[in-house]
Amino acid sequence: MYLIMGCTASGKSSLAGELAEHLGGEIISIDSMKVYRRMDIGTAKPSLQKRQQYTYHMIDIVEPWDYFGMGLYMELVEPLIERLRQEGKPIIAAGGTAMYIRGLMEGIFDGPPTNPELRQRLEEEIARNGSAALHQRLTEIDPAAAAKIHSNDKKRITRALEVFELTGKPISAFQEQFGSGKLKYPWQMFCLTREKESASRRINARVKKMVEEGLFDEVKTLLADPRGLSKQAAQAVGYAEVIKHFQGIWSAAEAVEKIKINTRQLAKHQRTWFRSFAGVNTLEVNDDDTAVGVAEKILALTK
RNA sequence: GGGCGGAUAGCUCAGUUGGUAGAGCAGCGGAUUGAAAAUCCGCGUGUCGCUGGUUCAAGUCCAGUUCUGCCCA
Repeated sequence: MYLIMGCTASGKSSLAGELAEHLGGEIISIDSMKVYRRMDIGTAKPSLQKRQQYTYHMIDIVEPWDYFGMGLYMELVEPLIERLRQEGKPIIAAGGTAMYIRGLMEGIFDGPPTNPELRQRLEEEIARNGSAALHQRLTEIDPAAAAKIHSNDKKRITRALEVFELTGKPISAFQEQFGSGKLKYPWQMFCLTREKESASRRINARVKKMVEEGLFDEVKTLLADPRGLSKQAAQAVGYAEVIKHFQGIWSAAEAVEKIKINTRQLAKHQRTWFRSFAGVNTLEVNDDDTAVGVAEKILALTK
């Protein structure tokens, strides 16, 4: 079982393909945006050719207007992993959504899923009274969680209160997985890293290529459906900016520039996540390295 | 050639009656348990175009100079 992580545009996908080739395994995508059907160019999904060549899981599983989140991901991926293990299939899990990676490493707590009505009520309360007021309430019911969550952090305050209202138990009583150091599966874990300049160059090149391949048209087509995009899908880098362009907020050039900036910021956040993971082998990759070469290195290391 | 304005952080710009400078964005670092490509926290990175002058003290006032924008020839 291989777990491959890396920043956006670091070369994970080609590497996953090579590993699948050598091992005769199947690929599990770890990506919160590749799950949406027809969001292909902007999420850098594997090409049609690659998808005929190898078996990919966790891609194209919901409609762009659907809700998707970590809970659903875990619900779907765990039985899948069990099945592949039983079949004796090598697994290559690869992607860049760090929280999902962490979920694959250590699991998530067995708690209540998102409750849209409750969440909306809490959001309205935050809009009315400010997040500090709800943070104060959290301090009363769950001081441990409140100490860890900043009083401006709306999303985490909302989730913590949501869990308490649905279960009567504080969220901090559930959260034991992250940082436990106990791996759910016997992963061989690798993180691809590149020099920052090289990484930025690759990001700029990728964004340019996405635009040339028709990112704007892809978004236009998605928006043409009255069901549109869900909140989560509409936040994807590359989509959010183009949507703003079509709303008349940014020129096309401005939108493209913002995509580059936001992609670099995404990569930065990913780096911060990956640095915090224990037990992951770092693989320095430079511009001359090929996917085949990196795959061979990994196979040699895990013989 | 003449007139007026501008020149301060990587970018766009503030800067009071003179007291060695600060916002936004970018950047850097961090947190992260069912929205996570989300959300949030921390950090100012400077030859104030250049040269002189006035002054205890100049980004600020004065002279010159360079570049730049607009207007008039």
